[in-house]
Formats: sequence, C-alpha cells, structure tokens
Amino acid sequence: MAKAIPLRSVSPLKASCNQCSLSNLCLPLAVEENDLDSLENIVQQGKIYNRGEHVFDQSSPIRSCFAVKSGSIKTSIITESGEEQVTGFFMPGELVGLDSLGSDQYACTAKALERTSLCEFPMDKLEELTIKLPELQHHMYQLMSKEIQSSHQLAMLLSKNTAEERIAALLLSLSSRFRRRRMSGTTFTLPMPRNDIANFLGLAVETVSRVFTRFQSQGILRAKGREVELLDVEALQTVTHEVSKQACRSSQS
Amino acid sequence: MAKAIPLRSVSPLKASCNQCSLSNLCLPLAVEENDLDSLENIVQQGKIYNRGEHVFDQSSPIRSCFAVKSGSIKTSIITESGEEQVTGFFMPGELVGLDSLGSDQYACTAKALERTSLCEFPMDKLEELTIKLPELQHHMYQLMSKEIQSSHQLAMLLSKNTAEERIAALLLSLSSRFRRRRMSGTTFTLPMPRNDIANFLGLAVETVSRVFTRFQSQGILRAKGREVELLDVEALQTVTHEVSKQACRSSQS
DNA sequence: CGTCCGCTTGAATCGATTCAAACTTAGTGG
DNA sequence: CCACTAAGTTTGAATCGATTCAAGCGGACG
Repeated sequence: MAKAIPLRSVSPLKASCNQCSLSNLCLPLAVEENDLDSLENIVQQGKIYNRGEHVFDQSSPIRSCFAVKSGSIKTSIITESGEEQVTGFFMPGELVGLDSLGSDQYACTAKALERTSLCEFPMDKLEELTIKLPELQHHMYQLMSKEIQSSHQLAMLLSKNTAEERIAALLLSLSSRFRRRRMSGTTFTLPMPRNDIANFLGLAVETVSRVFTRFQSQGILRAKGREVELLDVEALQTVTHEVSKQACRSSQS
Repeated sequence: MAKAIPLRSVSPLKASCNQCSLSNLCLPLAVEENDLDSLENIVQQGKIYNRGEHVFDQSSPIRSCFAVKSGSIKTSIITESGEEQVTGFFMPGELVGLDSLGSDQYACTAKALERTSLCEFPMDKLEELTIKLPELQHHMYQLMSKEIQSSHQLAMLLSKNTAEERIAALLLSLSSRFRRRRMSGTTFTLPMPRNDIANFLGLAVETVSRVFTRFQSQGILRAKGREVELLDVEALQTVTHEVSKQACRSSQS
C-alpha cells in the first residue's frame, strides 16, 4: 500500500535484527553491537508459515534452526507406533530446533500453530559463527542447557503432579512468557488447541477440559475456547506449589 | 604395590586420555590425535567418589562437568517442596553436567551410586577449548542435543506408557549401554536401587517390584536384588513397542 | 442447512498408588 | 561369629485419579 520504497526484490531480504522488536529476547541479545551484521548475514528473516504448515519434519536432513518472530510453533516427536508426543511450544523470541543442533537429522517435527513468521538460521553457518563469537557460543550453550532443564521440569511434572498441577504450571509458564513480551500475563489467547495441551501434559483431552471448568468454578480463571483470563494468579501458584504440602500428605487441602 | 614407578607426586596427575579404555566413548573421540593434549591439559582425571557422595549440588556455583570413568552417577532435581526427581543415570564414558553448561549454577545434583571414578573438566576451560577445536564444539552441541532428545524420550515414556513399558525401556537402555562397553547386555548388575528406578520412571517402588516379579513369572528375566539376567530380550522389545498395537486398544494381550 | 471439528460433560472402568506388613540383605557391635 | 538393627525389597488389599467410552453441544465453513 502507498508507494513502496524501492527495494531490489532480487536481493535476499537483508535482515535488520537490531530493528526487530525481539532483539532483546532472541539471538541478537548475545552479540555485540558491531558483530550484529555477521549474524544478520546468515539469517533469512521473516518467512511466513500458515497454520498447520510443517517447518521441518522429524528424520529429515537438518538445515536450520528457527527463531519465532510472530505466531507460535509446536514441536513433537512421533514413535514408530505413530503416537505423537508434543515436546514444546515456542513463542516469539524463542529458538526452535536446538534439540537437533549437531545432528544430521531433525529430532522432532515443528508445525505452525497459527500464521507464523520465522527467522531461519542455517545450522552450519550458525555453528561456524559461534566459533568466531564466543559470547554467541556461550549463549547457545546456555539456551541448550535451559532446554534440557525445562525438559527435566516437564518430566518432573509428568511423573509427580496431578492434572490440576500440570495445567496450572502450563498456564503460569505461558503467562510469564507473554509478560516477557510486554503483553498481558492475565488475559491472552492460547495458541494451541486442548488436544495439544493434553498431549503435552500427558493427559486426556477430557481431563484438560474438566480441569478448566473446575478452575472456572473456583473462580481461578475464565475461559471461553482459547481465550483465557487468569483471575487469581496466586491461587494458580498455590496449586503448583501445593505439591510441597501434599508431599507431606498429612492433612487435607 | 610392588615398586612404584617414580611419579612426581607433586605434579597434578597428568591425564593420558588416549590410554583410557573409554577414549572411544568419551570426549577424546571428538578430537584429533594431535589436539589430544590440549584436552588432557584441562582435565583432572580419575578422582574417586564413594557411594552416596555428592559430586555437585543443585544451585551451587558451577565449576566443572564430569566424565564417568568407572562406577555410576545419578542426577536429580529437587523442588522447593523437597521432592526429588531423578533425571538421569550416567555410566562410564558418559558426560555429567551438560544441563548446566553455560549457566552459573548447577541445575541438578549429582551423586555417586557406587564407588565411582570421574574425570573433571572445568567448564570455563572446556568452553574456551571448544572455540579452538571446532570438532569438539560440534561434539558438545551433539551431546547436548542428544541430552535434550533423551529427556524428551523420557517425557514420552512418562506420559504415554505403562509401568511395564517404562521398565522394559529402562532395562533395554541399560543393556545397550553395557554392550557399548563390550560387557554383557544380558547379565548385569543394576547400579541403582529400586527406589531410584521408581523415581526416575515416575512410579511407586512397589510397582517396580511388582513388574519385576511379573517379568520373572513370564520368563522374560531373572532378578535377584540388583543382579539381572535378561532371558528374552525380544519379549522386552515387544513390550516397549507394544505401545503401537495397544494404541489401537482393540483386543487384549 | 448440514457436516465436521473442537470442546464439554457424565458414568463406568482400570492401572497404579497408598497403606500395611512380612521378608531379605547388609552392616554394626557385642 | 552371631545377634540385632536399618535399609531395601516384596506382597497383599483397598482406594483413587485419570482414562475410556459415549453422547451432547457450539461454532466454522462449504
């Protein structure tokens, strides 16, 4: 619209990471101002994926990892038996594909949950670059170890916590991730269907639904479809931490 | 014993990774012959830990990661509530502490399950070294992404599989790790008590015990305490893959 | 307008847990 | 060297949370 600024449409769109609103969340946060263009040189910015579109597929040869610019991504692994396990949800500023860094094949499948814009970093170029930029290397190590940790947290959640605790934990996680982006941490739209929540948390869809209604009747939240409003964040936190007291399992809630 | 070779006991024992029987499993496998001494220069080799001794503790400042030389290690995370979740078992040739690489604090606690010998790699030195040795960097990325993947596998196991399937999977994992070290994959000693198995797999101890006896009565294995003999590996594999067919959940076993 | 898909709700079932208790093994001290 | 305790393991019976199966509901879309 309006007269377009004359871009040479042939040139691969040169990214300007420092103008990106997510530069304080994404990879740029780890590199010096004057090294930024070496990062911009390898990134292909802002490619659009439609809802349901696959970004990459498990077992296909590895090419890149991706930063979410807008929208959201879910990753999942598929067993030989064809069962799916959702392994993560990725929101703007987060990096998808770290579980495949250093491998030849993607370890999971990544799929757009909605219309999503991604920045693509070719793995080989990125790996090279981390040799030249030690802070970037350090940051990558950090991101990967965080990924391991959060996966361990998930395992913990799955093995020790009730349905209510798992869902409370997920809601709080989403909330804090929205807040990080200066968005409301209490009123937001779930990017994923109940089905994916259930799968991720190791529950049946019906159970997720039941817990949502239970939370509503307790006045903890209001939910209509994917629209969620957290009315009592403290109560949610209590639910997740309740584990402690329940661990003692002496009296009752 | 016998007349000792005259070592200068003052010198920090200089490691010789290339003489180590695990050099084809451990970090040395990733570095060129002639770069090996740069790795040896930063490692402190063969420190001994007694059963139950802590190698490092969650939230304490990070120092090193460790390669298991002999014995075995368990890692676990502790919630504010004091609940423990075992996150992994580490056997000779495996690297402990990757979930903390790039952090300031250890993300978990590591404890020796038996008398164990470890090689210590200071994190900062290791990180520096990976800048100089790209293959080593690549290998670290690979190890970390494998760690993420196996943690996702665990999550999958916890959320989708029955007690029998989880235990079968663990036994097969241990079996293949013994085999990798040229040891029997069918007759071995579990390094961990039932308790840790249960915690790791998200089960009650009693359930673990029951499954072991069930497997025995089915002739799949023989177990006396920690001594295990797998009699029918194929049956175990069937149990784990059975998920597929059971997913259909039509007829019965 | 009717179909499909995602979400919700109810009732019955089941696997695993909890509680309780016996048993085995290993380690300690008399 | 054996008794004795502590820790780890096994077994049984009752209970419970979540699942499964079944059905109804609402909105989206051709």
